[in-house]
Amino acid sequence: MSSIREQHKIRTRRCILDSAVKLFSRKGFEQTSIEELAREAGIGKGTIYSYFQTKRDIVKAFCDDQLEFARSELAAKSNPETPLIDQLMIIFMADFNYVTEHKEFGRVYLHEKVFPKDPLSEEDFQVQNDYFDMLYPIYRRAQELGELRSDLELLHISGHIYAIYLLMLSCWYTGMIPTEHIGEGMRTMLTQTIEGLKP
Amino acid sequence: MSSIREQHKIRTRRCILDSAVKLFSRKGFEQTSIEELAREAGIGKGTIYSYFQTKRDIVKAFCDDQLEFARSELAAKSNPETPLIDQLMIIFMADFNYVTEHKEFGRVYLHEKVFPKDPLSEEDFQVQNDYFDMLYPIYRRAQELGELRSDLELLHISGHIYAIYLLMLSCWYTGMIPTEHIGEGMRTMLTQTIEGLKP
DNA sequence: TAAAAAATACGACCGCGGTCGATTTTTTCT
DNA sequence: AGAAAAAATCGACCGCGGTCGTATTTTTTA
Repeated sequence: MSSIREQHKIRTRRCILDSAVKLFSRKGFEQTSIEELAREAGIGKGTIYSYFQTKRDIVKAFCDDQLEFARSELAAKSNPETPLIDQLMIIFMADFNYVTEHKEFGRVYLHEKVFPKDPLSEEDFQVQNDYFDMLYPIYRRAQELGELRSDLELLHISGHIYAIYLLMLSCWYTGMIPTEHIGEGMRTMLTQTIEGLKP
Repeated sequence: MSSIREQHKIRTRRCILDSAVKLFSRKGFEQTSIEELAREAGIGKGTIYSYFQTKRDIVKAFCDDQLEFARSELAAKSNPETPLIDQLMIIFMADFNYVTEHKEFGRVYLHEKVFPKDPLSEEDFQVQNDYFDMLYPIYRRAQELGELRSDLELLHISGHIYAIYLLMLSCWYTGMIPTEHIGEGMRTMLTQTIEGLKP
C-alpha cells in the first residue's frame, strides 16, 4: 500500500549501509566522518540519524544482517556426518574469513557485543541466541555419535566453543597470530577443548 | 637530583589518575569530559595531554598499574599445594571482583587489549606476557602432580584458560550472568575445560 | 644573580558525533 | 483537487576529544 515512502526508505537505508561498507573498509571506522558518509550516500547528515541511532549502530545493523545471512547459508551447507571438529572448523573459518575482510566492522561489533557498555537488549540477546541455536543440532548429533559427553548442558558446550572462537579472534586482532596461522591455531585449540586438559 | 620538577610531575600524574578513578567510576567513562577531569585534578585541559596521549590511555595506564600490583600480590598468596582449579578460582575471582568494582575501566581496557584497533605494541605484549608468565609455574606444577597433561604447550593451556576467563567477563558485561553467579559459572567452565568435552 | 635555555602548563581553536527545529515531501481526509 | 496532517530531510548548532602556539615556570649557564 504505502509505496513511494517505504520503497524510498528501504533504498536509502541500503545506500547508507553500502556507503558505510565502502568507506569504513577503505579508511577505517573512526577515520570516516558521518558527514563524509552522508555525502557518499547523497543525503544530509541529519538524515542518517533517522535511520540509525549512533555511528556504531550502523556497524551493528550491517553485522546483524550478515550474521543472519551467514546462518542461513551454513544451515544449508552443513553435513551432520562429518566429524564434529571439521564441522566446527568450516563454520568458524567461514566466519573468520568474513571478519578478516571486514576488520573494522568486526572490531566495532565485537566491542559492542562482547563487552558492551550496558547489558544487551532483548533484541541483541535474540541475535546471540539464534546463533547458538544454529549450533545446537550439531552438538546434539555429536552427543548421539559419542563425540561429546551427554552429561553436559548444550549451553555450556556452546559457551566453551564460543570462548575459543573469541580467543582466536583476539589473537588475530592483537597480532599475536598472523592470518595464515589462525586455522591451525583454531584446530589445535578445538582439539584441546574436546580432549580436555587433564591426563 | 632533578627534584621539584620530577616530584611535581609524579604528583600531577597521580592526581589525574585519582580524579579519573573518581569520575569514571561515578559518572562513566564516556560521560566524563576531559575538561571536567582537568577541573577535578586542578589543572588545565591541555596538561592532561602531556601526561597521556588519549583519554583511553588514562584507563590503560591505571589498569596496567593495577595489573602489575595484582600480580605481585598473588605471587605471594598462591599456594602450590591446593588443587589447580582452586588456585585458578582464587586468581580469577580476585581479578573479577576487581573488575566489578571498576566496571568502566575494565570495559575500556578490554576493548583495547582484546580487540584492539591496531596490533598490540611491544610494550602491551609484555604486560600480557608477564601475566601469563605468572601462571606458568602453577601449570607446570599441576603437570608434575598429574593434574594436567604434560604433552600440551603451556602457551596453549594458558590461552585456553584465558579464553574461559574472557567468556565469563563477557557473560557479566552482557548481563547474561549476574554477578552472584559468576563464581559457580567460572568453576563449571573450568572443570569442563580440564575434563574435556568428549566422553 | 641575571639571562638564556629547556621543560611544562595552558586554553582558544578544530573537526567530529549527535541534536533539534525549520522546511520539504508524501499521505490522508473532505 | 485542495487542505490538513504526518513523515522525512536537512544543516546550523552544541559539547567533546584532541592539537598547537603562547605564556609560565624551572633549570642551566656565565
